Amino acid sequence: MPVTMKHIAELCGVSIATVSKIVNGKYDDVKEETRLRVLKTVEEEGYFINTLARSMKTKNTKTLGLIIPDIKNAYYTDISRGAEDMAVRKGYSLFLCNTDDSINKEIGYLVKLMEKQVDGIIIIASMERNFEMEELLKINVPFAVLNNSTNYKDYVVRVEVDDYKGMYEGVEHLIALGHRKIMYLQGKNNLSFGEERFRGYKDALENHGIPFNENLVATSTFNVEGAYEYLRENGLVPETTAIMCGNDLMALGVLNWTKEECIDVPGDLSIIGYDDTIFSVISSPKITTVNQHCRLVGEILVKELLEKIDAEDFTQKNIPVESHLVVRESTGKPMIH
Amino acid sequence: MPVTMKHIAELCGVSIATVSKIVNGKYDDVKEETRLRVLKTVEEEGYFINTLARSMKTKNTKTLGLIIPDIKNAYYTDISRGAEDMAVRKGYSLFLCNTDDSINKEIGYLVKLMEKQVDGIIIIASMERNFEMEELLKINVPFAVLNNSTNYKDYVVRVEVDDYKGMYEGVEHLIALGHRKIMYLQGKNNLSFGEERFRGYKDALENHGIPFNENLVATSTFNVEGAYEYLRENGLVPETTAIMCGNDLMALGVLNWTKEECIDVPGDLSIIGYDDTIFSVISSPKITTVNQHCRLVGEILVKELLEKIDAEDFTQKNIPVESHLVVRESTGKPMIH
DNA sequence: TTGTACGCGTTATCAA
DNA sequence: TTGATAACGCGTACAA
Repeated sequence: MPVTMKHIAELCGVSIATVSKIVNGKYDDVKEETRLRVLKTVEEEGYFINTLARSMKTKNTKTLGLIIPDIKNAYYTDISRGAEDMAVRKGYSLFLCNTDDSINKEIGYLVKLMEKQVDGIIIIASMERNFEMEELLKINVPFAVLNNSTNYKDYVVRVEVDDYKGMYEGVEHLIALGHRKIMYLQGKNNLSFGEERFRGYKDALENHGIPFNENLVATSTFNVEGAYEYLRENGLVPETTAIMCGNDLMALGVLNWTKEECIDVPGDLSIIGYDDTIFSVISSPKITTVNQHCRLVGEILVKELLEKIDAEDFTQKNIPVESHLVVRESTGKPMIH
Repeated sequence: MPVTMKHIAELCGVSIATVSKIVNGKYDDVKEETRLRVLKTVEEEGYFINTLARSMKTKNTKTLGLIIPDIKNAYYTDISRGAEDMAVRKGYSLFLCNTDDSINKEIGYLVKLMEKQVDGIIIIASMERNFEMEELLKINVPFAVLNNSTNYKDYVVRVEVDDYKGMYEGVEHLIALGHRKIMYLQGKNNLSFGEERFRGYKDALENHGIPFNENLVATSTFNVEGAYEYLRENGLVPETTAIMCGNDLMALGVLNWTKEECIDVPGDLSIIGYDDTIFSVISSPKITTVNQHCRLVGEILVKELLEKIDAEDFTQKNIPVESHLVVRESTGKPMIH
């Protein structure tokens, strides 16, 4: 026989209602003696409340879903950690969902989470999109999103990492050091932050009187090999003295390439990464990078989502989060040979 | 009004029972026409099954809990990814729980998971232990553990990463290259794998006629700074030509120190890491390391746990997983100056 | 101060 | 081929 409230009630010779009150801390009208007796049996029998049954009544599950492309990606690892932290702190549990940037998996998870009656969802949309499928699916719980404004328009919370500013500051830093030919090696991506960064790059240049040169913009995948292979195959545009990368891994790829080519960093080439992950600090030289406060972003996503849920306020809220440049060793004045 | 089976049933003019059969694919005895009609309204109304209610009846939730120290640690990131992958593949969802190696948090999660009626739990025990508390808590669902045999004796599945062999192979590799004075810089740890690795280190030496020297064993924390600081403060025992590290981050810390000290790797010093994380391959030189197949471990933990659950077979099963050495650039023959 | 009784949404059994 | 109904374990008015 399972250990239920009924079971406890029978053992103690009280009613289920009394047990319920006690285990839920609503014992203002329960005699101290019976309370202790019940608590003792609860302990002895190893009773755990059944939140499924509770949720049937209360209509909430104290559970959230977190949908990300891949926990292995350091950027999402950070967000997840922040999200999970905030969730427990607020008494919630978190379902982990890795989409691998597949829209099918994403939708599969969405359905599953709704079937599980989660109280809310945090979605970092996958890169692959399919508007028809999105149209079809109606998410019936509040959800929070990150940046990618084009998808999931019915969010209640959107955290906007300032990609424009992050990029702008990085390029400005390089210009201040004296760089003029600054390459932008971006990651392959069809989400809105790509455009924002591109704008930041362009504006920073133009606001400092440097004409934009499209030959200096290149694209590879968001990893070490991608950046490395790109440079191996294409090299640098002559006289380039600095590179802004799409993330820290790409910066590492560039760094590996410079080592093979005996290019001094930052003497011959300055490199800036993006994300301020552990990679930027364990490399040699340490990489100047843009910190996006991922962990904080995860915390904010959950915190704000829960506030919306609690308040039953489903109007939309946009929350900006500043990025900032962390200057380390991979950037310096260009040395003209 | 919520979209429930009852709601659908009323719209279609059929009974709840019929709807239930249809949405659960048990329509062998349902007329095709009514089936299509019901399915259509399900679609139109955006009905999702309520798994809470279902679980009340079926006594399972198709949900697992994953308890790890910290998802930020690359080792656990890998395990988590593998675990989540296998979980979805088998139709299960996963709760993510970070303990930060705190026994209190661990127990808090355990309670929460049981309250959520998970079908099983995967526990990577935190380093901090408290046997009294463990005694008190009776986990009422099957669970799987990793190595640390001293805790949670009632597991149904235990995956045993072969720490002994991993270490043994690493040291043997160094000996084969000609090293005699091999330092072991271990990570601070009170779990059993520490002992196993230590045994592997010792045995490898002694089986090759090299006497064990306790001065060559040191301890720091499991990160870059720990290893770096240790060497900065204590330096190497004279004539040491190789170091086995507790993990890749520590190996990186050693590498950083050698750069400052102008010690050539692997010419003056060979370094071996542990875990075969991305760090070992992005450094320069790339680090020889022991691969523990973490992702696979995560998959196995879930797969085997689910098999036990399905079979309602709660006898214990121990599953060995081999480690193997990955030779890269940080190890070579010692050069005697 | 304690207990009764209903409902939450589903599954499963058995009858119609 | 379909439907009525009793669980599942809990929360909450309301009654005692």
